[in-house]
Amino acid sequence: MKHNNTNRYLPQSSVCDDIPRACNHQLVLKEFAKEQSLVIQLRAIVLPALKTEQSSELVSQMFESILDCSSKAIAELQHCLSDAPAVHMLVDDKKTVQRISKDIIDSNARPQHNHQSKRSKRVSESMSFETPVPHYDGHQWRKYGQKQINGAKYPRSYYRCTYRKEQGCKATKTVQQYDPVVTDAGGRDHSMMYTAIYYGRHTCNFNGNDNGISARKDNGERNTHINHDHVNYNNNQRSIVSVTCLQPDDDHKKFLGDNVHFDTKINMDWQLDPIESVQLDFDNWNWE
DNA sequence: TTAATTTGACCGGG
DNA sequence: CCCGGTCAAATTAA
Repeated sequence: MKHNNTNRYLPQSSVCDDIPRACNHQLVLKEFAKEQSLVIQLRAIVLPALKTEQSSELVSQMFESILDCSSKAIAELQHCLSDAPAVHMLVDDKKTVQRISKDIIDSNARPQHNHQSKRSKRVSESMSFETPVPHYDGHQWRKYGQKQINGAKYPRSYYRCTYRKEQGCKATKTVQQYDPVVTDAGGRDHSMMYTAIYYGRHTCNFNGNDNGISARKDNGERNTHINHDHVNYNNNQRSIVSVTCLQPDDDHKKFLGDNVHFDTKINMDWQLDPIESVQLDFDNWNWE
């Protein structure tokens, strides 16, 4: 399976302690990038929680202005540094969860089966992601198996939708850890990466669930869930706040862009680097 | 007590 | 027969 290396975390700020040195422009760029990422995440938390149209409009504009300021500063810095390689800004949360493959096999090309085989996954209805947080994808899953796979270092886990029994939702997914290639210039180990493969579209209606992850509607208009949980990443226990917008209105779309779903995970300990993710865009996925 | 996970058995396709 | 997906009893967590 192909792994896309554009999947990056913000590098930790490693300050060089040698006393006399010139301004570390790369560090400045990195810190700006980190700031932008944090602002974007903060925006994703704050805007859906605002009550009125007017206040969200105002706050949205303020966020835009803040991001615009740092973008201009970054652009100016990069202009001054002709040899500075482009810094990948995390201006787009989508970059943190990479869709790495999409298997589409024309269903007309395959032989007809009147009874669908219980033991063969429908490759035609799958999508695959790389992510450090495979369990935070906006849906609830029930593990039903684990298997050591030939030649793989880590076992593969099998999940089905929690609401399969009650609602007949057929969605399943598999999660498998892999060792990512470490290409970070700082030699930092971005371990704990997973490949998550999703099979089948969710047909469940997952309002009102409350097991493990708390979900709520903040009001009638904004169908927004705020989830709190923890994740262990590189041996650091981190608090995760996950915001999921199910039916974004125009205001949401304004700051979400075309991706109508989002899921930004922020680290509540600001001394540590944030983890971001994105709500998988199940509804807009072309399953056929 | 209920719900979720673990784990070896089981199953069927290749 | 091997492989990987699923089942379900036992175990653990809530």
